[in-house]
Amino acid sequence: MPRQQGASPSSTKAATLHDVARVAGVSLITASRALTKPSLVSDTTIERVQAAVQATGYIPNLLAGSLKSSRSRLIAGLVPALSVAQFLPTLQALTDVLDAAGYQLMLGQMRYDNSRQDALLNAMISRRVDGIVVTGLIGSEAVRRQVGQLGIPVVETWDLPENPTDMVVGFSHTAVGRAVAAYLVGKGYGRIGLATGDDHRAQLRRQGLLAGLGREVPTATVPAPSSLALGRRALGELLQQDPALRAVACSADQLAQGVVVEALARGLRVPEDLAVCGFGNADFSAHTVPTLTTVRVDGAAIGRRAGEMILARCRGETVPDRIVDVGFAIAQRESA
Amino acid sequence: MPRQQGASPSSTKAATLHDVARVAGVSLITASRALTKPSLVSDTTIERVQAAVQATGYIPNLLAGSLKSSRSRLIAGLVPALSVAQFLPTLQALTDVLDAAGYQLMLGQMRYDNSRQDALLNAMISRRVDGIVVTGLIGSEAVRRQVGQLGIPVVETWDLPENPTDMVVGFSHTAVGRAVAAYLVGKGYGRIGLATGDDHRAQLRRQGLLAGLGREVPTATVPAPSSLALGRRALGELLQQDPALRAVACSADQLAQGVVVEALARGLRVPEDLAVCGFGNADFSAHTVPTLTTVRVDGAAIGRRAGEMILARCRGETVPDRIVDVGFAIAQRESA
DNA sequence: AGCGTCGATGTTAACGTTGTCATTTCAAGA
DNA sequence: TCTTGAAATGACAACGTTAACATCGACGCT
Repeated sequence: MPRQQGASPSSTKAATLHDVARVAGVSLITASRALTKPSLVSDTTIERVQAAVQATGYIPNLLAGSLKSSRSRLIAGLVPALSVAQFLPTLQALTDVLDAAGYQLMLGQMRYDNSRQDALLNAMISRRVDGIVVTGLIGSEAVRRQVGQLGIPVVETWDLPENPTDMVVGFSHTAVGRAVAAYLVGKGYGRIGLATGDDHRAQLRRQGLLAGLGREVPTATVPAPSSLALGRRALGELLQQDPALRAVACSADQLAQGVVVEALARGLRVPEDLAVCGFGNADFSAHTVPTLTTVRVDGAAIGRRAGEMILARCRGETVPDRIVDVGFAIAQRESA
Repeated sequence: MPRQQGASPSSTKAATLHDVARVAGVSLITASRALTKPSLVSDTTIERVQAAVQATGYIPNLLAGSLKSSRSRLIAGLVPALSVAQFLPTLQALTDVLDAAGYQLMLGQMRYDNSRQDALLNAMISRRVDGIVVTGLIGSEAVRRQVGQLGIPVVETWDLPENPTDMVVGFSHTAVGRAVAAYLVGKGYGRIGLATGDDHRAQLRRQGLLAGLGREVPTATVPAPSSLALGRRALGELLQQDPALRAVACSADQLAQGVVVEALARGLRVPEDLAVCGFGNADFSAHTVPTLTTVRVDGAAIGRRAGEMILARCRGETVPDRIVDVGFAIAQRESA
């Protein structure tokens, strides 16, 4: 099939709604309504228009429609990186909710970089997204003002700030840190270490952990994204700081898995010699040997709620609960 | 900050290029050019326009621009699911290449479902994407015709069909299967089993493996997406089929990791009692105990090449090599 | 001096759709 | 019969931008 390359889009121009209307023998606007607001048009006309669509091979131009109606049916979704498995259930649920309402998610990567976040948000706003869902918070005050002026609904997620830009669905990371501290102390582990990522939310959990313990702890900080390899390295660093370490709290299950692997490789038993607690309840965490004790967060619920809130605002409704706390729970398994 | 909810987009309407031009004291088109084609405008005018942009808080409307210029600077990227780690390096590289050229990637999930793929492609085409990159192949003949008629460049990836829709960057999955067969046979493993996903490309690798071995093998087929848990289950099934199994080929490193975990849990040594070979060279594969022998594919190269080819065609150039084979290599480690 | 050329700017007309208001038709109620 | 209203359709004008062509000096060249 020697397909034509380059600019020339083949002989005839693409069909527009004009062509459909002409073929169907109705006016332009009636053709438009038959396709987008069928309740306003008689059944026979709808059939004629749909036949004309088939005949002409018409593909609607959403650029034109969005421009005129100033509704793009496009929602911006911003994540630090696609490779952060943490946020996948959220994205999945968000996509599902939006999809069911005929909206499309436009994904962007911020790369833990505030200037990137700004540029990305500007690009999204330039495309006139109807709403924005961002994991974490919007850093730039300028962007906050912009979305406020343009009336674009925003949901910040996976955090629980006191002053959200607009709406927020998440949970308290410092509370997670305190809960992990309480759990490990309750289990009787005295010497606790921390293997943590360097992102903002992981640091909040760290603060919570320290507050809960009431003291500093040996800490290995690794760059994003968390991985098994970084977990192994982190345990090495921690054992150098305190060879008698009895437990390690981790900012991600990937790190926890690495810590376990490294511990076993060094001949330490888990949890008898070293207890390990993760965060996020990754898909593998219940199936490793030993299974991983971790913090369970309902990422899908975050995505679902965020999508519903955005959609409600797109319909012009007022959202009563603009701050939603989905909470968390410690999933007790074998490793701690 | 009691932010205004609902429809009302605050008092004044958003600034348009008209406003910018008026404030800058130039004509509309000069303002447009100052922002998009600075080489055509004098430096002093550019400064005046940029000052006016600041003063008015202007945010360009890409819907309008794209409509008129019929170039959206939007590329569709279709993956089976976001959760398939396999394709992340490809997406990452693709995003980077497009980003550098001022293009944006619009991601869509097909969910291993051909009707979904159709609907998604139609939605993308309706938004007038300038190009399409899809992992796997375009199934629908109707969509193939559409993109052909509209002159939208398409790159199919991660496969190497004889008749691509337009362009293709990938490798031969049957060749992978044969290579794995040769490798395992060369190592002297007699009784070989297969733990595989049910997607099309995994089945191609299966065929290659069988062709290479010249016989059927015990097979455990698991549903997508592959995971550690499914790998554990698969090994259980395989050992039921052949308790004396000596090696397992897997269609993903996640499965291989699960097979290893299950084997160790059953007291089998890897690779002495059971050899395991994965596919994809995931980030963790070089760091597990034992390290995973797997098939390395340069996913980033696929994304890079795909992006470059799309961009070239967007610039109106003709791409000489429309079929690119990036090949693969077996990464020999401890598990096989 | 006259010519073409180039750089800088402007005028006009779209791109393809939908919001708004107007018109027609027909059935039901007074 | 006339009014009223709803259902169905249409005419027109946008939405905000850029392509295409036009204009107008200034400059260098023959």
